[in-house]
Amino acid sequence: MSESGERVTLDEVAKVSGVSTAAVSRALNGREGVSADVRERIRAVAASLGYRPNRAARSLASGRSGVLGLVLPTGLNHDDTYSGRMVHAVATAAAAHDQALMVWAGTVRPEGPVRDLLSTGLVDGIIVTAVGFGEPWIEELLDGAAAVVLVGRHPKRTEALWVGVDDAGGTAALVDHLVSTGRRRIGVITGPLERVDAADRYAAFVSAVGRHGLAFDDTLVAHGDYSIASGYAATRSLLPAEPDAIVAGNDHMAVGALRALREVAKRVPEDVAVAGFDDAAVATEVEPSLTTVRQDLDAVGRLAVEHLLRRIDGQPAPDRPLVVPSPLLVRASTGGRSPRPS
Amino acid sequence: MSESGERVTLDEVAKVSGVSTAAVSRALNGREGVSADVRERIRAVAASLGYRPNRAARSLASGRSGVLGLVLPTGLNHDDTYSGRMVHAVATAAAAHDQALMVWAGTVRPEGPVRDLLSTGLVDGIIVTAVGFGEPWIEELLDGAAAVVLVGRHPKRTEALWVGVDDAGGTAALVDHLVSTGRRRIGVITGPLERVDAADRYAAFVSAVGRHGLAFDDTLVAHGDYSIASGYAATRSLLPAEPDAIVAGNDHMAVGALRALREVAKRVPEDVAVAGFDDAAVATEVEPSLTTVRQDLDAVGRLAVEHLLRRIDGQPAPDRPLVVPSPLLVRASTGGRSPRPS
DNA sequence: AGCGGAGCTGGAAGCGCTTGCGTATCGGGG
DNA sequence: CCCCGATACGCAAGCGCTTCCAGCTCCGCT
Repeated sequence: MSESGERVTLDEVAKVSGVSTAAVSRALNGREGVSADVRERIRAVAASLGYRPNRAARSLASGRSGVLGLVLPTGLNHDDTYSGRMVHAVATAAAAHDQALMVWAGTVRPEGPVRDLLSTGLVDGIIVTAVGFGEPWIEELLDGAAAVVLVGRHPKRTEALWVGVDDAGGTAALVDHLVSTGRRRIGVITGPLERVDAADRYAAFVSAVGRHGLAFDDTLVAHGDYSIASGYAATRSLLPAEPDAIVAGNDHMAVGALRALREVAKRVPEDVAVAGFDDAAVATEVEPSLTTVRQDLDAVGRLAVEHLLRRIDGQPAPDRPLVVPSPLLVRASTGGRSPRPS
Repeated sequence: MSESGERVTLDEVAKVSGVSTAAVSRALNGREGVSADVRERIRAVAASLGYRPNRAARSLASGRSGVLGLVLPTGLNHDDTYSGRMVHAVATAAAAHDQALMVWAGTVRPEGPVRDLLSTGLVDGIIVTAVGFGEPWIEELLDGAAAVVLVGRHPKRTEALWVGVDDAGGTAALVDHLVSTGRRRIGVITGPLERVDAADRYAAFVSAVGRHGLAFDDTLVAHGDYSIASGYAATRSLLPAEPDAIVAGNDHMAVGALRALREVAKRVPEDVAVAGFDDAAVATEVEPSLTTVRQDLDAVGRLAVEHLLRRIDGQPAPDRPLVVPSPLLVRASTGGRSPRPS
């Protein structure tokens, strides 16, 4: 098979096969203009020589690098699994399309790499996870000719293509479920509202509560930052309002809520129902298990990659965002049984 | 400043500056052979034109891509923050050295990308997180001329350069602490022993317990898989042996242990001390807060990048692994006070 | 038998950058 | 004043691949 050290070039394959480099290139890339038998011969030779195309050269010549970029949120909560799950999802999807994945994380200097991302030909297109939106370079990117797909809605640039989970639909389903199981005083713990997903979930909550004509005032609203500790603190501040249910912006905060409720000897779900959002691993590991909304990041990653590739190929963007369904998962923390589907 | 659309090439910068492309290249890359004033003029022109070098071309010409590769473990536990933290750490470290980061995660087909990783010039070197060791292609990689740095000890290839946390030292310090606070029947919950870190921690535990001449037998050993649920189950199986302390292979399992102990009304730390490993975010969010060993992944990432770059530059590998210190953090779950430093 | 066209194939021109080598320029010592 | 070494800079040859274009072969048609 392949010699481990030396690199085999196109020329060598051509020489051994007795054809031109042009033919080899066409054959190996599946382009037409090569007869079937020659193509096979070339492929056999390439395989036996262990030929691997040099990406840099290919990229230079073709203008395409076969690499996708992924920009991760900046100030990430360290116990958040979002980052890791997203990398996995996108990396897997990219690999399925034979693309490599380049990742930027941590501090992204505006003057630095970002501007270069596409202009240097390092990547063909780029996926920006929206969690840390608001940074000006994102809009700059959007304004360029670059192929960009956002994960999550951008607060201002509504025309930009994005894919994401159904924050609104999931939250609405959650509230419907609570109401249908008899809850009337539903408290809410929001995530950090400068984040679009947190704001969207909160807005959907408010609208759902209004739709049901429920009691709702400031004393039933508390703010957190997606951490367990903030969920705990928020819940304590909610207790005077005597909620019979608490909807947390994510599962971590719901875990904090459970802890706070246990401390004051409130039973879950008998006295207070608790629900989260994400379907993080912890949701099934706490007692009682958490009712939550599944956030299917694998699907998000897959969609993002597919549409990015489509953009790169010059196809028009779809005219509306790509929202993956976010099903409600009813577990013990809200009573365990879903309402009859009547 | 820069025109957003069109790409500026070296030639244009040269033309505008009135010098040759060679001079521009040297000036911009800080190589000698250009006088100071010319260098400044060129830099000014490049800046005003918004010139960005084309990485593919540079890579082709120089044989260096300025990109580092990172291979993440395959079958990752989804609630594990390891992956995300590692990506962050390495990406940040790489950016500090002006290197881009390419990531492979999920299923790595042996036939596929891995073989190509270096032979195609896509990356200059590669960091393999060892967690999923045992796969044959890693050894294949090690056998090649490639620049590779392992994160974590490789079970077989002891000669391979690796960086990692101090599993042994941290565990030893933990056991010493427990013994010095009066614990005598110390139970252990191991991680998945096919993973080197889990095995190393277990071995260190056994040796430390032996060093102190403590009671130790099979009934004080239980096995888990790093998940909360497995820590819970393992703890239940440990209870008949009446341990006065439990050392879990990571913080998640320790959390499971806390839950199990609470169920049987054992007080922590009065009846049983509990300790973890990692200093995950959850360690300070549970009640009581967890004594644990900090795993400084940022330091690991930084070291890995630095040494990889050194390898790429052809410098010899250090003759021993690069282990970052893993300090013991004493918290409430083992009694809250560390032993006197007497 | 002659001719047009379709399908293959090779030659060669780059893609944008780095770098070895040669030339020009300058300064200082003999 | 000349010679030599050091320094600054330009020329041009690639790096390995893709792709345009032209030439060729071979077939089917009239």
